[in-house]
Amino acid sequence: MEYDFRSIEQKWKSYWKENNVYKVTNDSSKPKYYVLDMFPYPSGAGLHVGHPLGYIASDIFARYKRLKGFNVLHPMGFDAFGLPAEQYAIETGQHPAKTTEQNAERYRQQLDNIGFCYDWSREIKTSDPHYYKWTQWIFLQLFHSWYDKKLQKARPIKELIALFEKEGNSMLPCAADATFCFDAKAWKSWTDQEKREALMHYRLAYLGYADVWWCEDLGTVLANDEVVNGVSERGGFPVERRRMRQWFLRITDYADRLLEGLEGLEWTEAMKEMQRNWIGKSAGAEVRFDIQDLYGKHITVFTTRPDTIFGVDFIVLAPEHEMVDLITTEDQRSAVEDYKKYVKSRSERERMSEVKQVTGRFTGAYAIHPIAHRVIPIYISEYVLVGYGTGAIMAVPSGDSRDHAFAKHFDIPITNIFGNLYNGQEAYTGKEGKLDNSGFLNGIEIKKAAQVAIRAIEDADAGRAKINYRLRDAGFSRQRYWGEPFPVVYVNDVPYAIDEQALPLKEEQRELPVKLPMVETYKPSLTGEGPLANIPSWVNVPTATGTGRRETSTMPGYAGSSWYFLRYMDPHNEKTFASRKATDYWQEVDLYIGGTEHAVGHLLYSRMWTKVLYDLGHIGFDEPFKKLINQGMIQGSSRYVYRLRGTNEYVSYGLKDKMATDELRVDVNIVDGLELDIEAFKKWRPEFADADFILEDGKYFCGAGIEKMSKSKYNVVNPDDIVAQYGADTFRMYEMFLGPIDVSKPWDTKGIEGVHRFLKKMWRLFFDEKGWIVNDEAATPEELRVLHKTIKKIGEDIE
RNA sequence: GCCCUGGUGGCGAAAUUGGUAGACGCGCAGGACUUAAAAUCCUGUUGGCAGCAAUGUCAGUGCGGGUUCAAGUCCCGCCUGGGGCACCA
Repeated sequence: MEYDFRSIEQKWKSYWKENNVYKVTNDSSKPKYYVLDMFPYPSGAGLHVGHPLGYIASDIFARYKRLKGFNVLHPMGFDAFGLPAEQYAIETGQHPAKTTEQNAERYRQQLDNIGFCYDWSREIKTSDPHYYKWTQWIFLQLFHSWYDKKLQKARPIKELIALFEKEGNSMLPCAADATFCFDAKAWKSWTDQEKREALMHYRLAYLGYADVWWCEDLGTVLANDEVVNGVSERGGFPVERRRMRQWFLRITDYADRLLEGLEGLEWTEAMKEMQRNWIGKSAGAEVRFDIQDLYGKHITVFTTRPDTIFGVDFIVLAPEHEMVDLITTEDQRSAVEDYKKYVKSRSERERMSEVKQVTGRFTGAYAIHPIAHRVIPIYISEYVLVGYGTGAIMAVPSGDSRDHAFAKHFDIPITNIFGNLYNGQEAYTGKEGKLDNSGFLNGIEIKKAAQVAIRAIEDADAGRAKINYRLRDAGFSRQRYWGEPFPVVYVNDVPYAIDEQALPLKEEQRELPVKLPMVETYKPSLTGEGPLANIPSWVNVPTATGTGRRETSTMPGYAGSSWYFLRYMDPHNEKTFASRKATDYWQEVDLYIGGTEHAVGHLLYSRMWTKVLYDLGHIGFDEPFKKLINQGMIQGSSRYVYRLRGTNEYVSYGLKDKMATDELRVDVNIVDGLELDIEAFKKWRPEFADADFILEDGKYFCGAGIEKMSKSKYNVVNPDDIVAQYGADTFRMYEMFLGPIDVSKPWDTKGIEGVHRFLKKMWRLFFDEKGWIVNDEAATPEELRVLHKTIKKIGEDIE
């Protein structure tokens, strides 16, 4: 009897389906285990052999845990909102909902074909109104919350209002603007609108302003990576920075907890490090420098090296810094204006590619050193960034290489505070040794001097210790169609959440979800708003006091994926995003498998949302993913043919170096190993139909190279083909066999034969030519010993 | 530049807390079965030296040192592949 994997696999797949074998209940006396894959974005191209790698690993683990007596939650769904579907819609006019549906269906078939044990009764799609209803609901929770820095947790905005009524914001300084202060009396005197504006500075989801790339010709807002060399990637039109009102999530408030939370997680060090870098915590000090001849005006800088305070020889501001216009002297004004224009004309890319070049201008103004009381010049330069720290630095040329280069370029005298350690040629950036020429810091170890310096700065009332983060608040608005609409209505330009009683709305209008309407065109509106702005009947909402206007942007791709792991726990609940009972039972994801590309996007936002929901008492855990494994990429192995230049004649790999040839990629599916199937090649594309060949030993050999698997490189291997030829078990086993789960490796169909043979041998243990050969004879002790050793080994390996 | 990772046969790779390096597979070589081929099965496969042979022996996990009875594994310094961040003050 042959190993007939087709009928075996077919039999069990049908059995699983008919009997709902993998349906999981939330009521079980067994211990729980939650194994999750990063859900895919269902693109039109379908799955290739690289996608299932992580799914196979998680599937094996889920099955293993189930056999070990755990109640295992192992669901799958689709991250269905997103730009590609919208772009496809613009090109073809097909509604994204329809193409997304079709693609998801195709994915589902391909996944089933590989024999995964997902509980499909829990399937979710982020574009489903039953799902995004709760994405919108979570947005409302964010909108109605603020972050209490003292308690280090999110609290309802009502409690903040109560505090404001009692004591103003004196104890709760505003994160965005420290000068924004008011007392209880002022608060009470304000109009509702003024109060709402003040609260906007505290909400976890808030409306702010951001510079975005605006392209007049395309009539749309572009993402950073859609702008190349100062023009739009598509069409090459000019772009400009435009200030737009956008929603943000106040993720910066969670910076410390996001950082500390990493400690307890079983993630790879690389992954944790990426998040740490992204959060970018650095400890140092803010120091105030008074400006000469401008009484009461000062510049605040941030430094991580307060110990080098005596080495400050000048101040540098970002060209966009708000003080620049004020302090620039008349004879420097035109030079400064020219420089600002020059900086504005340069794209991010240009700035990055010319890192070594020193540029800048003297403002003509001077600052007074708060400790040494020296007078030092103030410059502007693009190497200081507005977005980081205070947008101003104290330059210490003897201790910082960029400051050093700047000082040399502008002939600014350099104060040496490191004695022999500084050689006059290159800044001393080390931290070994003692300070010199530094007043009361003289002779103190560099490493210990920071504390002393900060105390002195505080005593002089010139600044304070300060922790700075690189992390920015997360932009949460997209001027697009295919995403979750915001549950927000503006009345006289004041934003209200639709569940607020202050918004005079009919009760039925308050209900979630705010459904995404059908549109005629997916193109953005002329004003730079999203396509939704083109639908007056949807945008305009009657209220008791006049006409309200809906928010016309939609939420970004990461909105739906920031909490989907919770919905799987209770996917059909219409009353809440997931019952407390369900989330208490399943808790956090025990094992999460997915690619590294989400290191700082999805994984950081999910962590924040989880913490917010935890703070507000909706769930009982504050980290979403306990253990994370990153599967590597399976690369494609491309095949090349070599065409004699200017002809339709193809020369085999071993002979190509003797002639002038052009390299062409050829579909890997018509190449066996390296040998080209010439007949299939001729049929592949019409232009090859009458191709001629120069052969080696009667065969045509292709060249090979490893690159990313992609349709355009003709190196895509479809799992369906492999399953059809060898069976799902062989395919699954081979993917696991290719190498360690977490590194990238090329797909090579050759080796699959070995795995297939192994399975055949395995089959032979139980069947011979006549059929089933297993009998009821008792096993010998020796046989039992081998069996149990094997079971033990398999268990340990899987863990 | 900074941070994180890895470097083991011809190839993909194993090797638990420091304890027989190279499991398993690919490829290759030889053999069995066959008129022949495919499929299947068996044997060999890190290198040097010795031996007709079974085998013995020395060397060997990127390079150079070190700790240890014992190092692929731990420590120090270099070389190098991959990934991430990057005028971040």
